[in-house]
Amino acid sequence: MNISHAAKLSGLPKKTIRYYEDIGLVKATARTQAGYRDYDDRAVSNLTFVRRSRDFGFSIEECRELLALYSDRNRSSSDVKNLAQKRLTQIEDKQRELELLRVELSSLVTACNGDDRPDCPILNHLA
Amino acid sequence: MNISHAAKLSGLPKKTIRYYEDIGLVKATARTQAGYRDYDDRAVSNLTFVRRSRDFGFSIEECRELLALYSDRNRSSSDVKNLAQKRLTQIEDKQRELELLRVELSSLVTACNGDDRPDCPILNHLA
DNA sequence: CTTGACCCTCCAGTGACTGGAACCTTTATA
DNA sequence: TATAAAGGTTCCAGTCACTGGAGGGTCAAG
Repeated sequence: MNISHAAKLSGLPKKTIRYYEDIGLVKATARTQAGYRDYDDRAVSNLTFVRRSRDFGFSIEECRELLALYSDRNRSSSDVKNLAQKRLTQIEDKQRELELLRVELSSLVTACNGDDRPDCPILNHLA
Repeated sequence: MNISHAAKLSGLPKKTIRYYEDIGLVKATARTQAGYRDYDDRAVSNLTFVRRSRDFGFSIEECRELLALYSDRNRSSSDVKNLAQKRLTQIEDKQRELELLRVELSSLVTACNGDDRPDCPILNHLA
């Protein structure tokens, strides 16, 4: 299976797949005689795993750890749960931060007339 | 006023202030005989304005536009409002995205035993 | 046999800083 | 007055996670 096919199946851009190989996040595939990368189902499933993990917002380093756990038959689920819990806490922190921003910005937007005159509570607030 | 003082007053790191000058976001200050940057109140207030705008999540390019409007006596408040509304929409989009993620991840975290056995719904979901 | 669609590597750029080296100036102290 | 600490300067490199493009090789169809 060539890289385009693997890209389609995993949902990752070709460039990204090569990049992940470069940085050693996924291990290098076999090559055809012409030097083309050749993917099997296992490789594709690892790529898909990484894509999903990235979609959840795990960093590349965290994906590395998750992949290691994924392929470790003697893992403890607590290690996975810890990583996930850490990410969940990050998400919640970000949500709180965004909500504060949203409330403040939305009240400024509401207060601004948005006409052709220069008076502007938004600028006043930033100044 | 030297850069350390300006940094303290504006709430920006010194490095960042130099960087903003480098990219032309704020204009270069006067220099002392020794070549040290020399800030006045006006310069500090522009730096503070940029910091606040960045805190709201406006990009550097948006800060550039906001600064231009800030110092334009003939501005229309509608231009400012448009920028702020755009940013507000971004924030709301991000909030929705994070909420989807949170719900999914939190249900996975709850479902995972987090013990020393390998069974893990989180990994199953990523696979 | 040529065309177009693949594939490859390698280098550079993104955004918004941040760290560090190498060097100069000012200020406080012995 | 000598010196050391604490400031300032520039410039280059690194961060994160890709992404774009140049320049070149390979392969299947018409």
